[in-house]
Amino acid sequence: MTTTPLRKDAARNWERIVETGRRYVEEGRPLQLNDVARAASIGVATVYRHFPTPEALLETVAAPALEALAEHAERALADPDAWPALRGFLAAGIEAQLTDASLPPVFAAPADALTSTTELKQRLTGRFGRLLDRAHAAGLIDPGVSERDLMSLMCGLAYAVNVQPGLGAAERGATGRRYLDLLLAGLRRS
Amino acid sequence: MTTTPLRKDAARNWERIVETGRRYVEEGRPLQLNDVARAASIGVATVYRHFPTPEALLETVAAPALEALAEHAERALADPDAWPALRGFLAAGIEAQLTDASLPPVFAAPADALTSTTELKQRLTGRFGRLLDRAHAAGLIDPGVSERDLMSLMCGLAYAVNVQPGLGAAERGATGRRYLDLLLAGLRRS
DNA sequence: GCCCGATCCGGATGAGCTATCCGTTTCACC
DNA sequence: GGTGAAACGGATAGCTCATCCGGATCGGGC
Repeated sequence: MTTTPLRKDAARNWERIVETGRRYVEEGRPLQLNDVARAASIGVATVYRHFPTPEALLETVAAPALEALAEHAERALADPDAWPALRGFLAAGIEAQLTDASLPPVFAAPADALTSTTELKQRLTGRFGRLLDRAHAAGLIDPGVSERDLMSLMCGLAYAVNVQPGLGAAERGATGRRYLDLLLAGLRRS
Repeated sequence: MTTTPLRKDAARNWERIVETGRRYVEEGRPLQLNDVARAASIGVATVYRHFPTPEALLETVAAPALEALAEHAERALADPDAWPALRGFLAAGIEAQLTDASLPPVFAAPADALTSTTELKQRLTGRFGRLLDRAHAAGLIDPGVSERDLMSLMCGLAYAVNVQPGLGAAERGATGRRYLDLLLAGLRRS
């Protein structure tokens, strides 16, 4: 199961497709593969070969942001102070969802299109779990709140911001942080 | 602008379409009008005549639940105790969203397909606003939290529950109430 | 530098879905 | 029971999705 490296032209096309896909996501356009193919001046079949479904392309677009979040979690684990570490990570999680429109659907999807996405998610949730465990161990947080709860709630808070139309980027960020603080005030112990 | 009462056959078909639409929503099937028409044994054109878009049908399906919520808000306003009244209404709002799958998309939609939906929503938010004002006036709640915030957060909490796959109806309800209590703990003052 | 097999490309195309048009039927009123 | 208005519904045109296969491109071997 060793993946053969892509041929040069294939790699170039792959890049262009992902780039175009990212632009589509940023502009809020639906990721229709035929459409993306035309915009990227690439044959439809080539797009479908690289990305069998829109979800596959979406997850590829989302991957860097997921990776960044996982690295943020890694850094947070190095912070000896459990509470700011957890809070900072959660804030980054919301911020990322508000900045990168590819993230919310990837988090919400019941199944992943790419195994690499599943692995990334597992890495992320694993680190997040340890981050939360530290807070639990220090008695900083409601013991009834699980990793799954917080993960879902983060998606929910981002959704609550996204539901509101006509908010500028700055307002969105501020609102997201505010909602997080409200929730954390309810979760915090001691 | 007085609406002529529907002819008998038209009323019967309208009913059957809405009924079928409700079944579709309950079963989680996408509201495709052609599909609904076939399932209801009614001509496609008839369905499109009554409901120009899937959103129109969806809002019609959601209307009773919206109405029920608005009435709940009315009753809550009669309760002299501001905090339980507000909390009870919010709990009902989440419960309703978890029970009736037509509600979340209707709440999230940036624009309504039916003017009746807009009116219903206004009635609902008006009453909710008064409910919240009472809590503010009594100093029971974070003064920085607006009606819009709470409304969005309710959608967000319901979303957080819906994101989790494989939860039974009872667990869904319990989780929703738990999330609401967590948030309210962060919002409450005094 | 050239050749050859493997890999990849991409347009044409059929299958499926959406929404409208218009000839036919049903209804309500007289 | 007759008549005009209102409603019905199937056929169909326009559009999107995803695949197939003939042709082009790449890269290692000579």
